[in-house]
Amino acid sequence: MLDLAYLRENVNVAHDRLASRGFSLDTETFQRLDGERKNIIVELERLRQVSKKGSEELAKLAREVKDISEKRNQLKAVSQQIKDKEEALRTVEEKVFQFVSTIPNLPDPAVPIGLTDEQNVEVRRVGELPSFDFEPKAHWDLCPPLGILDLERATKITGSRFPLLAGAGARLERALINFMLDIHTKEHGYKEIVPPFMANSNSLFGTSNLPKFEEDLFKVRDTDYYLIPTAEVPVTNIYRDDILDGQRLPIKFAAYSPCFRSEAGSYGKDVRGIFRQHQFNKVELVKFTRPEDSNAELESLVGDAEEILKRLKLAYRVVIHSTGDMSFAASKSYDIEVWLPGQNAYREVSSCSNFDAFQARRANIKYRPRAGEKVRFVHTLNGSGLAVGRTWIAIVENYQQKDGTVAVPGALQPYVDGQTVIRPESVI
RNA sequence: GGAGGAAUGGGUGAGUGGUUGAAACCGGCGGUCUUGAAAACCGCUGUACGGGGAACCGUACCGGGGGUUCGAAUCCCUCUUCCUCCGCCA
Repeated sequence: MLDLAYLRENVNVAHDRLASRGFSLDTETFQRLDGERKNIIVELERLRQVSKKGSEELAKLAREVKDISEKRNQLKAVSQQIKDKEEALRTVEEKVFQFVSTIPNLPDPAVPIGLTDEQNVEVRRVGELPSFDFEPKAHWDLCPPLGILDLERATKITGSRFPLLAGAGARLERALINFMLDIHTKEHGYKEIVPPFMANSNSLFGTSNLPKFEEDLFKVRDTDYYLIPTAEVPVTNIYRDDILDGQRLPIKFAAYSPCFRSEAGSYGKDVRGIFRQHQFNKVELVKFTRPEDSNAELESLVGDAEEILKRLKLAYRVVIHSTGDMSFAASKSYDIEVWLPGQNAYREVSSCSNFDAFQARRANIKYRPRAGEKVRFVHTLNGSGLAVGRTWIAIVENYQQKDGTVAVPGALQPYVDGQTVIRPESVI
C-alpha cells in the first residue's frame, strides 16, 4: 500500500514512476475520491463538534433543573445528520481503499527500466558450468530409473504438478532443508521459525497476496484460511499490528515451509518434471529493518541465499528485475538462477525483494527508533534461501554421472549419513 | 463439544451513562541535586485524520462490528481472541 499522504502531494510523480512498471495510475479518480472524502470529513467533524458542545450544554441545563426538551430535539436532529455523514464517509473510504490497495509499489530508482523480463540485468555469474563427456539428462529422465522420483503415481494421489519423492530422493529433500536452515541460523544470524501453513485473509492482505492475486491461492473451504504460497506470508505477519523496539532491528527469521500455489495461468509452462509444482518446499528468509538500512540488507540477504549454492558448488547467476518484471509489492528484486544442464539454462531458485514500507503499511508493522520518539513503519524484505525442490533438481542434474548415478555434494554428505552416490534402488 | 471468566495507553492496572484521552504504578524522556552515578524530588511522555507559520486547536480511537441515548470505556446485541474447569483427541 502506498502512503496516502505521499500520493496526495505527488500524484503526478507517482503516476510517472508507476508507468515505468506498466501500471497506469488514474490520477483523476484518485483526486476526485480523495476530495470527496475530505469534504465529508470536514462536515462530519463540524457536526460532531455541534453535538458535543450541545450535549454539554444540555447536561448543564439538566443540572439546573431547566427545560431540556427543545435542546434535546435539536440535538436529536444533529445526531441523525451525523449518522448520515458517517454512512457517506464509510462508502467513500471503502472506494479509496479499494483504489489504493490495487496500486503496486513504486520502483526503487536503482531498478532498470523495462516492461518485461528482457530488460532484467544480469548482475554477476558465479561458479563454473559443469562439463560432461556425455549428454546430460533432464531430471525427469534421470530420476525415475533411480527410484527417487515417481511422476506418474503422484498424479493418482492428487493430479498434475505434485511431487512424489522416495528413498534417497526423499532423504535428499529433507537433507537440503536441514542444510539450508543450519547455515542461515548458525552462520547468518537468522532465528528459526515454524509458522502455520495456512493463513487468514488479513495476513494475505498484509503481504499483498490479496485482494489482487486470489486466483493464485488455494483456499480452504468454508473458512477464512488459505494454504500459504510461501512462508513469507505467516512470518511477515508475525508482527502485524505491532510496534517493535528500534534497538532490536534488524530482525531476521528463517522458516521452512511447504508452499502451495495454484499456478493459474501457467498452463503448458514447465509441464515436465517437478520444476513448477502446486506444492513445493522452501526455506524462506524474512527481515524487518530500519528504512535507511533496507537496501543494504537486501544485498546481504541475496548473499545469504547465494552461500547455499556456493557450498553446493552449483553455478548460478544473479539478475536484477526490471521495473516491469517485479512483483506487485516489491520496490527492488533480485533473482538467483541456478544452472540446469538438463535444460541448458539458468533457472530461478530464489527471488529476493525489498518491499520498503509497502507491506508494513498494509500489515501495520511499526517501530520506535528510540524511546520517546515517534513510531515509523519498518521495511520488510524476504527471499528464498532457497527453493528446495528446484535445488534438488539442480543437484541431480549437475551431479549426474555417465552411468546414470548421481554424486552427493560433499557439503550435503553429513546430512545423508555420509552417502556419496545415489544409485538405482527399488522403485516404490 | 459443554460450563464459566476476561479483553482499557509501551507494560501492570483503576474506572458502570455527562470536562475520562482516560487515575495510580512501572518503564521512557527532560530537569533539580551530585565531582560522577544511584537514590530522592519536579515536569513531560499514545495513535490517526483535519486546520494553522508556530506555540496550538478540532475530531476519532478503551479487542472488532452493530444498537440504545441529546451524550457510551461504562447499557444491549453480535463476532473474535485469551484464560479456567469438564469431555474428546495426535
